[in-house]
Amino acid sequence: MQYGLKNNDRESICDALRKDLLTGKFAFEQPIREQKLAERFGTSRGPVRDALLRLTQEGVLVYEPNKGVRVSSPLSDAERDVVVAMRLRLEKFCMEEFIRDAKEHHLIQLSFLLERLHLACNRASLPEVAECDLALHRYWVAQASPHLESLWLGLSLRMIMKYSRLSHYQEVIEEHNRIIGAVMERDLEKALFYLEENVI
Amino acid sequence: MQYGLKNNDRESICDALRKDLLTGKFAFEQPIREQKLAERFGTSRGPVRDALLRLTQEGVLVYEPNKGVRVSSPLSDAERDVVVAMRLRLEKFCMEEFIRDAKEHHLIQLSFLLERLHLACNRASLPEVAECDLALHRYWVAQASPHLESLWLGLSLRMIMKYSRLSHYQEVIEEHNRIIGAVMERDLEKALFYLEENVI
DNA sequence: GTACTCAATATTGTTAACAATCCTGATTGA
DNA sequence: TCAATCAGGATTGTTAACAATATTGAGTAC
Repeated sequence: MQYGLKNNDRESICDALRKDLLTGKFAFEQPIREQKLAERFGTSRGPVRDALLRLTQEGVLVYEPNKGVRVSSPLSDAERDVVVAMRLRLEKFCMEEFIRDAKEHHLIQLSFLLERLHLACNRASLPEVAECDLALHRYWVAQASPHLESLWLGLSLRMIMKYSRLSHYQEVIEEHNRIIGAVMERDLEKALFYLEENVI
Repeated sequence: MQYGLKNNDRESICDALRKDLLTGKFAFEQPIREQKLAERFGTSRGPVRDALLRLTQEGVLVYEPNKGVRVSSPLSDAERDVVVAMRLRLEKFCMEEFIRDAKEHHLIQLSFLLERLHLACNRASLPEVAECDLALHRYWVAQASPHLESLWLGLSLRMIMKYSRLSHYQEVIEEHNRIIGAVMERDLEKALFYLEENVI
């Protein structure tokens, strides 16, 4: 993940940094230096700046003119409650669309993503679990409404950075089994119920 | 607004473009060329790229690798409903915090912003009304929670781009008079009620 | 006429050098 | 001692040139 980027570096850098931030590789409030990252990724500062700007807009970094970016401070409990409610509102809408319109190959893709989550949980690898969890939810959001996908991403990142229930791997697996099970049966009511249980 | 940018061009460019997009100066799906904007603002493509990247993350532009950005298509009615609900959830929370913690000078600033909205409405200038309307709402959001401000901005832009009730200037004035009036009396319940009436 | 090729052009992606700004720590004067 | 000043180094902001990719349109074979 460190070298060999050719074109569109900013995308890869952005993804790599997002993963680092999600898994707590940087401290809150820690300033991020462009030059260091450029060296780490073997590019110039340009693509790094692009990635940082994007993560700023996603809310995990804070930008101050002429001073660069730093890791944003955690949300207060009240702020987090608001973000959770918003994410739930968004994801319920997408779930509804998804269940209505999903074709066979979408469901297959879903079970593939669920399988990946299982593997990550069995390996007890927090970064992987976080990534697979997000990828799963992201799938039905992206399918239902590309418009709302980036909005969803910002909400989810902020939620997870605040604190994470993801270390209870067995629960994670069961909750998602139930959600996907309901989706497979196209049982909207059940799916929404289990979703609400999961997004907290 | 065209020339004379010195440092931190990207901020100014971003603001100018956002205003243009808000007031419908570009068609939906229209591709945006970096070079043209660079010439218009008298800078190089660097800061322009920064601004475009940011507006992409805010949701008003869509990016495709190696193809640049274009104006995003309008939300569906259902998507808009979701966005409205999310914005309302966010803004109600901020209003609550604001009314609880606002000092005298915050209230003064608020009446100043309201005054500006009045003037814009009297001049019947849609771009100005849109800007003043957003600035007013943004003020209590930013005061209550800097964390949520950029999230709020994305939601609001998408809402307004879909369609706008702002052309009924008399209503706009009255709705905001009622909201600010309630805030001045620190009557939370009334403020939330009028807010709900306004954010639709 | 249609589909394919390929060169010419337009556009985006990256880089390294330079400019502007901020930060730090030594110096100075009271 | 303490505050103010100011060089210098560190860091971000901007630029113009170059590289990679996408698009266009003329030419060609069938």
